[in-house]
Amino acid sequence: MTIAPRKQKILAAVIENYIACGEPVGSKTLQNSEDLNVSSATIRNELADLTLKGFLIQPHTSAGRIPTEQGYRYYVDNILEAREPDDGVKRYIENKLQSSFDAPERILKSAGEILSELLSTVAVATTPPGEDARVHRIKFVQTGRYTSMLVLITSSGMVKSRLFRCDFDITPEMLNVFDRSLNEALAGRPLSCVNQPFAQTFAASFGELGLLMPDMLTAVMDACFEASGINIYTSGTTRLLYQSDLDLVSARSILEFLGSESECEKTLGNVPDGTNIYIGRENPSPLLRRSSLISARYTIENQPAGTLALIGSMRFDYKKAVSIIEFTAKTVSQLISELVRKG
Amino acid sequence: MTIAPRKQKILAAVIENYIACGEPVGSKTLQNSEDLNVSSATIRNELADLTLKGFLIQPHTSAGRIPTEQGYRYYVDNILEAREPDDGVKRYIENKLQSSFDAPERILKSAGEILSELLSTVAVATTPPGEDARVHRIKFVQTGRYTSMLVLITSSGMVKSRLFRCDFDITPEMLNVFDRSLNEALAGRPLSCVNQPFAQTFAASFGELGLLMPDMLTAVMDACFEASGINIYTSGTTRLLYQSDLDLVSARSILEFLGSESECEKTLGNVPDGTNIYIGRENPSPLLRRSSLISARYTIENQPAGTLALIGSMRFDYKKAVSIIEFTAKTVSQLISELVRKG
DNA sequence: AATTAGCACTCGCTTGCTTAGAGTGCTAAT
DNA sequence: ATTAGCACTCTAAGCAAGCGAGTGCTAATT
Repeated sequence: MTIAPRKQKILAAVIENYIACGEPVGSKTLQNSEDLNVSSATIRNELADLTLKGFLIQPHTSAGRIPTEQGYRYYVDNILEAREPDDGVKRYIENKLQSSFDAPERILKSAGEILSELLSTVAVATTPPGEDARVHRIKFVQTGRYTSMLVLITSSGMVKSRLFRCDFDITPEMLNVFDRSLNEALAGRPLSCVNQPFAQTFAASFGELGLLMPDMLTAVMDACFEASGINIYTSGTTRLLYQSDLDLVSARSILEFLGSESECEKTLGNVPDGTNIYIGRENPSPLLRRSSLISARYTIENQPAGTLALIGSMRFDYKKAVSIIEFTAKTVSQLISELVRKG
Repeated sequence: MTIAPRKQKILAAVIENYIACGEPVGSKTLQNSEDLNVSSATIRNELADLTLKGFLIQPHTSAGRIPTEQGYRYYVDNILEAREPDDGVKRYIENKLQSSFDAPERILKSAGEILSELLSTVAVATTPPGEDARVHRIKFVQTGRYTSMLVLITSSGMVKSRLFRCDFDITPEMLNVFDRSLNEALAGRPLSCVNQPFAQTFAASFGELGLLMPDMLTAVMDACFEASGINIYTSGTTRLLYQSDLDLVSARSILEFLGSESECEKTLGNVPDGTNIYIGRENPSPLLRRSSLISARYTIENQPAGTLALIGSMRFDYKKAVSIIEFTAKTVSQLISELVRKG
């Protein structure tokens, strides 16, 4: 559906005003604040029409208009034009991100913090899913008489470590056996192969010696499982309680969403490439149906990787958010790609 | 200050009733619900006196009484008697904790979750401070062409790992040099020695070769710093928004407290041994001055170690909380001590 | 045909008032 | 020392009135 230019201008004005002030916008306010050279009566006619078409609603007869989800949607699709952030902001983002330029995880954590800070809202960053990664190498480091650390290096360059404890004295020879046999069996195999059946067959193939392995194998499975999932970094939870226009119910839902690893993973993992905005009921996750989710995928070597996201009420400063999240995602993509290229 | 037995009984009744219902308690309620064989007028006289003495207040003339901080304090000091939790609860706690019986960190994380779940409130668990720990051993694992992992093992048996990245190809020989020289210099030295000056002197003593070390040394410093601080595990943040009697301001403060590493560390690190209750303004941290903090230290080999804590409104079910947190702390102490003993 | 001035209308918010009810403190009797 | 009784205080809830913001409609104007 397209809308006549003036109507569109009025819709934009209502939405931007509402986003800025949080109060229903009336015809007089619009007449004063925008360069619409028409009378308030004309504006009222237009408003009535926009309301009829479902872009705006009136909380009650004697109130101004506020946007509906459909209104926001139109605004986001047809009116909002992406802009780059100010130079100062860009520099700020680049500097902050570069200062954690050693491991992808730290870059992502920083990215979340930056977004949360610049937009005063909750931000989430996920690591790339490692589902199709493979085992590159597994190493062991003895850390105590009964304990060792296992280091898993995946084909995508991720490193996970895990401690394990045995009932018996660990000897270097034993670790050597573990190391050699495990790498022989697993190098190049997908992480998802490293499961319970594998562990059993593997241990069984060693006969007596296999009885010493369960603790070690559990650690291997844990590490592979963790490496094949995604990590989720959340920032700015506190800000949730400072958002004036967020009712308790929405705030709780959002907190619940953030608290549920699986819900986050499902939602943020299935977001399409590029920047995306989900408004209210458009949200895939039921817990966010009263809020807005703005997501941006970052890429590694031009391949879609993980997700950055912002969560807040539907009354969101979409313009600012989109410009900042897009720029951040672009910068994250560059930095992580560079890291990966270097190996 | 001591209080006559009947008065004390009435005070206890008011507080327990208020904790249970969250509403001011009047003389008639008390007469009906407690086995006080006196008239409501008598109770009123007592209430008036308790109010005068500062243990109770009236929100307004025609309301019942609610406890003051002083009231809670008296209750907690003189009336509350510690009880063990029910057998079912005890078994639940023990089972849950034993299932994460491999690393102290996991036990503590579990402990926080258990507390938060059983008491429907926010729970925090801290690892023991490693401040007086020493470097036991440092090991290196190559993870990529330019990246390696450093594994720090402390005298207290803690293991920290850290990735680092160099600008040059890492060779096994180089790691060998790092390994030998670092361990020679640091084994047995306190973690706090591993600081900037040390790094500089150390690098300098290698001349040319020292120029290759900064990234590695930063990682070592980071790991030592992290190992010398405490880790903080928070559970049940979401529940904060479900506590009916917590106003927005307190909820925000608590979230802010939990969000501030330093504030948490300062507060929970300086808690005295055993179980402790801080009510409202008694709290060392200004952010908790409208809330209650219940802390319990756990011990390792009978030495005070880290802290378990509960945070909620002053209207807290202290009786249940104390019994559960004490039992949990005791169990945690046993399990971690056992781990440490085994090495 | 589009715009606009004007006006009656709606409805939420505030204020002021009243009432019911809970709980008190005090007094006089036990 | 306790208690019955009562007057008193104060909140919460309900209701009516007035205000004001903002509307939709109509008739006049461009």
